[in-house]
Amino acid sequence: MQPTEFLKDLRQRGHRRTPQREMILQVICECDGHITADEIITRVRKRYPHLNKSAVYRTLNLLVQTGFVNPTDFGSGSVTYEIHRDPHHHHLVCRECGKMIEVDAGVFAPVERKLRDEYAFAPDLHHFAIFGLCRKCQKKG
Amino acid sequence: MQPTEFLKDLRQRGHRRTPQREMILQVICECDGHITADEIITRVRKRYPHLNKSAVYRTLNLLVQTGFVNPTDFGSGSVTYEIHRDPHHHHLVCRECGKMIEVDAGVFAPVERKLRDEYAFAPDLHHFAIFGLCRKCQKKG
DNA sequence: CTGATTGCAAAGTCTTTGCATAGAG
DNA sequence: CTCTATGCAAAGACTTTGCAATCAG
Repeated sequence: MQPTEFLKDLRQRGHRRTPQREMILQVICECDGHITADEIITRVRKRYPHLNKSAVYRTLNLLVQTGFVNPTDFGSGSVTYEIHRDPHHHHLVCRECGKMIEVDAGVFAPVERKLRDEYAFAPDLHHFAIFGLCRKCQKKG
Repeated sequence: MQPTEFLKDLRQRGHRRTPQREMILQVICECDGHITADEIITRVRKRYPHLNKSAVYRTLNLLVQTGFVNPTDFGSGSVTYEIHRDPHHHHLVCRECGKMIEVDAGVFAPVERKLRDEYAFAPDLHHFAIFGLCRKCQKKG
């Protein structure tokens, strides 16, 4: 999905199309992965230097609320955001080298079933990170 | 495991036994679950009013490094801590009412296997939270 | 026009740090 | 006596908020 489409969708929900939102969406789409609020500001400012951080945070909150974007807290101090994608996927984060591996949500299907059946709990399948050691760092240690 | 034992262990590793550490450990042990730095300060101060927050953060970092305590980031803004327990367990957090349900780590055994086999990734089995909707809030919605 | 959105600066929250002092061993 | 740990205050990182000005529709 392209920035333009998101903007159209937003418009239909009663939100306005502003250059700031346009730029922010573009950067999030382009980065094709996780990006922090700070990184968004930096990148947008290369083309549009007057962007204010409040606008970024407010836009991000809007995008999360409308479900266009998923927040993930990797525990690094700042939340990362990414375009909401289907099928869902999760992330393996190496606690040594920081490497990130993407995992298909299918891996969690058995867990999901079990949580639903045994705990009557409907898990959210987005923003999900698992820490551990990647192959290389396991060998090193 | 009791506070006294932790303190003994710490001592053996070259750390000193101070009243602050004693109180902090006691509160963490007593609360029998998750507790934030702030909550620890509040509770300790009821008996020991002069406790400083730096001491709390420093002690928590020490306890995490030595493996006595596990940190969990539920994304609420502040990290929670709990005594390291075996067998490991995880948490289901209801995004509506905040209810927390404890889940045996066994639920994740299939996932763990898969991550190891297919991704050569050794996941950490502690500090792990899954957001979603609990039974009640599912019915409400 | 009118109200949503922005920019700015200030405040808020959680956590860390520098440095002198206290206190455990 | 020595060196770790504390207290305090200040700074740091990230995010939110109040308010007047701006701009989309």
